[in-house]
Amino acid sequence: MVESRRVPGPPPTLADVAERAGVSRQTVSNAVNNPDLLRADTLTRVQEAIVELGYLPNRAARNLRTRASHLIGLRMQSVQEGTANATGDRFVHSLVEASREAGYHVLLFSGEVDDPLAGYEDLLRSTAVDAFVVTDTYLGNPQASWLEERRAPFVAFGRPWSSTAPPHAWVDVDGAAGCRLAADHLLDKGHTRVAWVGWGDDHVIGEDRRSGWQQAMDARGLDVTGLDARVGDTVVEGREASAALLDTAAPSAFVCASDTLAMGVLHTLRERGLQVGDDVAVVGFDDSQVAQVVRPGLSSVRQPLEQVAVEIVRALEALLAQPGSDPSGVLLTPTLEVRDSSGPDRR
Amino acid sequence: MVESRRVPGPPPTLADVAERAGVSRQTVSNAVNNPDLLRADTLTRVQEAIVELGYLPNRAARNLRTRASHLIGLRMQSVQEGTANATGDRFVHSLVEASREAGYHVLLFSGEVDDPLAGYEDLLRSTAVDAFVVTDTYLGNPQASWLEERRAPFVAFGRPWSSTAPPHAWVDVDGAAGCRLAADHLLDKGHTRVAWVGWGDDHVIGEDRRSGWQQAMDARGLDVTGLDARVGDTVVEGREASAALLDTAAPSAFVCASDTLAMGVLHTLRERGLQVGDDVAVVGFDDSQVAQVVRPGLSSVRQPLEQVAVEIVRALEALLAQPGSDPSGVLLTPTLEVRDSSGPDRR
DNA sequence: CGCCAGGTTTGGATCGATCCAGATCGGCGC
DNA sequence: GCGCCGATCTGGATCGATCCAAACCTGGCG
Repeated sequence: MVESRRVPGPPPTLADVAERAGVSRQTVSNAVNNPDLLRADTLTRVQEAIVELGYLPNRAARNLRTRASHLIGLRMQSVQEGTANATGDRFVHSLVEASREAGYHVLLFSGEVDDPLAGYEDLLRSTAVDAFVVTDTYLGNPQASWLEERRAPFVAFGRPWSSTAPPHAWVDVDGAAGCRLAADHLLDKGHTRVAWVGWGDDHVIGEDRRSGWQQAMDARGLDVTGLDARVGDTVVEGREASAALLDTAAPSAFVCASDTLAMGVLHTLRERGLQVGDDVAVVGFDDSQVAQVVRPGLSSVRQPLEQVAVEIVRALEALLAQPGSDPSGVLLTPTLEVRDSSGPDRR
Repeated sequence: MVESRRVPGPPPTLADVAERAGVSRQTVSNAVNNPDLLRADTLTRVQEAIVELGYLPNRAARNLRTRASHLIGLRMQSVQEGTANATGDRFVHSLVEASREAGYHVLLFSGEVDDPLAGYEDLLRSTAVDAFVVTDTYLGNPQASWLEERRAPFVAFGRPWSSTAPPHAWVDVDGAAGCRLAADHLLDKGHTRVAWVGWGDDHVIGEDRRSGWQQAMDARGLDVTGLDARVGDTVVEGREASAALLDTAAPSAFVCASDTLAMGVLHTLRERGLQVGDDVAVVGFDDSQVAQVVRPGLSSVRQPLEQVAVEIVRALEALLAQPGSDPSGVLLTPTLEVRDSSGPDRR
C-alpha cells in the first residue's frame, strides 16, 4: 500500500523488515526459508512487511552464510565459423530455462582456448559457482577427471567414453540411435545403397553415430563395404567425400554425421545436376538453422536439448543434495525431422 | 613448494594466509587489492603464502562487503526456429570474452516470454548483478525506461529509437551504413535495378536498414519506386516477396534486411531457373552460418559483434565507475562479406 | 495451582572479506 | 638525542543473512 520507493535508495534488509513487522530478524528469515515454523498470524504480518518494502534477501550475504551461490558454471565453447553447428544456442537457452525452474542461474565463463582447465580453477576456489556443466567430454578431455579430483560437483553433457576414467554424472544423446533412425527412414523408403559420411575414426562420437548407420544396414543384410567416408567436419570435405562415393559406390542416399557435412553432399548433388530427394536422398544431424532454411529442406536428426538440460539440472540437484551418492547417467533418444531431402518413397 | 592439497578440504581464507605469512588479515587483503601499500619484502612473503595455500578470495564475502558482484546480467532471447538468426551465439560469446578481460562474468537469466521485465527485478533487488546488458531495444520495449527509473546501471545493444525516453548508454551497429555498403557493392558491379526486401515499416530497425539502401540508390539518381517489399522475417515471405518483385519490377539484384529473407530470395531464383549471382545478385544481413555454408555462398553484411561487446563492457565500466556521468552512445560500422551470390561485374 | 512439553520467538555468534581509525616503524632535520 | 611525518601494519567493526542455543509463550495435566 505504501509503494513509496520511487527512487530506490539502498535495498531493504532483513532488519528493516523485522522492524516494520515488529519481530526479530530470525523470524523474518524463517518466514522466508521455513514458513511453517511461524504462527499463521505472524507469518502474514511478516509477509506483508516484505511486500510493502519490496524485500529480497541479499544474495552475497546469503551465499556467504550458506556456502552456496546457486550459480551453475558453463564454459563457452568457441564458435566455429563455416559450420552449421547449432547446438550451442539452443542448449544454453534450454539450460538457462531449466536452471531457473530449479532456482539456479547460469554463469558463463571462458578461458584461454588452448587450456581447457582455465577458468574452472578460479571459479571453484573462489566458491563462485556451486557446480559446473561440462559440455565437451570428447575422449582425452581432462576436465572431467580434473574436476573429479577436486571433488567439484559437475554433470557432463556427453558420456565418459573412456572406461578408465572415474565415473561421473552425465547426460547424453544416443547418436547411434539417431543415425539408425535416419538410416531406417531411408531404407524404409526403398533405398538399399545408403552411404555414410562421417568423421575420422579417432572421433568417438563420430564412430558412435556411424555404428547406428551400420546397425541399420546390417539388420537388413546389406553390405556396407565401400559405402562410407570419414573426413573432417567441413562443407568442403563433405562435398569431396560424397563426390568420391558417388563415383565409386553409386549410393542413392546419404546419412551424415552433421548438417555441415550434409550441406557438402547437397553441393555435390547440385553440381552433378542430381535432384535432392528425388534422385538422391540426404539426412543430416543436428537440425541446425541451416537444415531449416535451406531449400529443399534438409531432413535431420534433432537432439532433444531441452530434455537434456532438464536432466542435467535434475542430476545437479541430486549431486548437490547428496554429495556422496552414486553418479548416474541418462541417455536420451533423438528424433528425426523429416523434410524434402528425404525424397519420396521408392517402392 | 608444499602443494599438499590432494584432497581439497575447505578453501583457505584470508586468515589462513595471514597466519602462514605472519602478518595481519588486513595486510593480506592489501597484498591482494593494494599491493603498493606494502613494503617489498612483506609483499613477497604474503604472495608466497598465497601461492602455497592456493588462496583466492571468497566471492560471497567480498561481494557482501564491497556491494558488488562483478556479474553482468544478460537475458536470453528465445531462439527462433526457422530463421537464420545467428547473432545470439556470437554476441554472447564475445560478451563473455570481453567481460572476462574486465574482470566480470556473465550471468544468464530468462523469464516469462510475455513479461519482458521478469527476471530483471529479482536480480536487481537481490543485488545479484552489478549491471545489465539489454539486447532488444526495439521501440516500445519497456526495459530501458524501467531500468532507468530504478537507476539500475545498464548498457543497451541498440539505440534508444524513441526520443522521448530518457537517454541511456548504448552501443549499436549502423544498419543503414551496412545496407548502403551492400547496395553500393552491387551498384559498383553495374546493377541499376537493385531491389529491397525488408521488414514492415513499423519496424524501426528494418526502416533504418532500408534507408541505407535508399541512400545508395538516391546517390546515383536511381528511382526506387516499386523496387521494395516489406514483409515478416521468414523464408517463405522472402520467397513470395521476391517473386512478386521479379514479376513487377524486374530487378537484377536484391539487398535484404536479413539472411532469412535472403534465403527466401535464393529459393525464388532457383524455382525460376535463374543463376544466383550470374543472373540475379543477392546480399543478406547478419553473416549467419547459413550464409556461410549455403551454395553459392551468400554475401552478407556482418555486424562487428566482437567490437560491440568490447564497447559495451567499456561503457559498463565507465557507468559503474562514475554513476552520475553522462551516458554515451557508440555506433559501429558493419562490414560486407562478399561471396558468390554477389555475382560478377557487369560492366 | 504449579509444572512440563511443544510450539514460537529471540539474541548472539558466525560466514570471510573490506573499511576505518589508530598503533607502530623508520628516517630525517635540527 | 629529540620530535615529527609519512610509510607500513594492525585490531575491531561491519556488510546482511543464517546457525545455534536459549528464552519465551501456551495449553494440558496431575
